[in-house]
Amino acid sequence: MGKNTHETKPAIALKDLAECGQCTCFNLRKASRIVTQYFDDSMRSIGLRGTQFTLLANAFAYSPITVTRMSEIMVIDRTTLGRNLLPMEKSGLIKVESGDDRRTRIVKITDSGKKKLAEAYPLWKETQEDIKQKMGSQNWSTMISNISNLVDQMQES
Amino acid sequence: MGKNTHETKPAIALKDLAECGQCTCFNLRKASRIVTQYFDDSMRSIGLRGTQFTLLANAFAYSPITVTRMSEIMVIDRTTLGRNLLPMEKSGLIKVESGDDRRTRIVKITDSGKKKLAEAYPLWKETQEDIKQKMGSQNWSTMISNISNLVDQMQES
DNA sequence: ATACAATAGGTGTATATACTCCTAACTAAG
DNA sequence: CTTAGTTAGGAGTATATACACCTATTGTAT
Repeated sequence: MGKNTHETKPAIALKDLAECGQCTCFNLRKASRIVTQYFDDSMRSIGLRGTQFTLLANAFAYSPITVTRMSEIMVIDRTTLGRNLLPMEKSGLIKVESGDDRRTRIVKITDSGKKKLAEAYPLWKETQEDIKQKMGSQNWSTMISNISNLVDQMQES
Repeated sequence: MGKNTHETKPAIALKDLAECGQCTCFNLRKASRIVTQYFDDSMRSIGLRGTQFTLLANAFAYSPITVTRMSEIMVIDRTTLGRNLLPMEKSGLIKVESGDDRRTRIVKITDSGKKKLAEAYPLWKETQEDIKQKMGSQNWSTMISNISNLVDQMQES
């Protein structure tokens, strides 16, 4: 004790730091970064990003659909989705028009978008299989189901 | 065959679409979004984001360190890290100064940054445990190790 | 019919991400 | 010592993300 009684403690102990390396947020984001780059690379030749491939596939699957409904399905913020659709609308892959309920905006995939999706699919497939192979099919399946489970759990609360 | 010989095939078959819902990129990004929001919420009261907590923890762990070295450790693009450090430098949590090698920029955590980290740690810990509990400890451990494994595999190539 | 609540979406702002291209500074070959 | 190559980092640009706040429209209770 004595003189040092009022000294501030270290902000965080060394053992805590090691723990922070296991942060769920950090690890998921890190994996997202590297995997996103991998998919981006695989589709760069046709001018599509990994995120845009997903957008296009969902637009195809649910077209026509409102922005808000699509954002709920994809578990993404409504305003984020709205902004992500802009470059794809500019490049003619989708179109967005007013619905009967004039508050809504309806997303539809275009013929050009369908063509691009058909081009992109084999590239996506190859990359997806590549990652599965790298991880081992069993590990990959376990990871995907754990991740899905996590998302489901978080959405409940 | 006959008349329909030259009709274009559908862009993508229905069975392929279900497959796209398993996209590694999409699923990782979806989980990242929801988990990032969860950590962001938990630290909003002290003006820190989940990503910034990680940055601060790494700055503390490795301070002093160059931007490029830190980007390698965190598996993040050098220019991204440089930009992510700016708001934290503005708010005084870290400082960035020239090194002896005058090309380099040295990142150091400040006393204010250490204090903020100490404030943030219990909030981070609570959120981290909350997620573990939601997933089940065993599932969480498996997921983290699968994700780490994925990152390692991807970095090799 | 009107007033109020609920819903769909856009805008402003800020951060997160990475690629391309650029400059400054260090290093090594001659 | 000079020149060529390498390395560290910044700037420009574009997309991804989400929160707070706003408007327009629709639905509902009286």
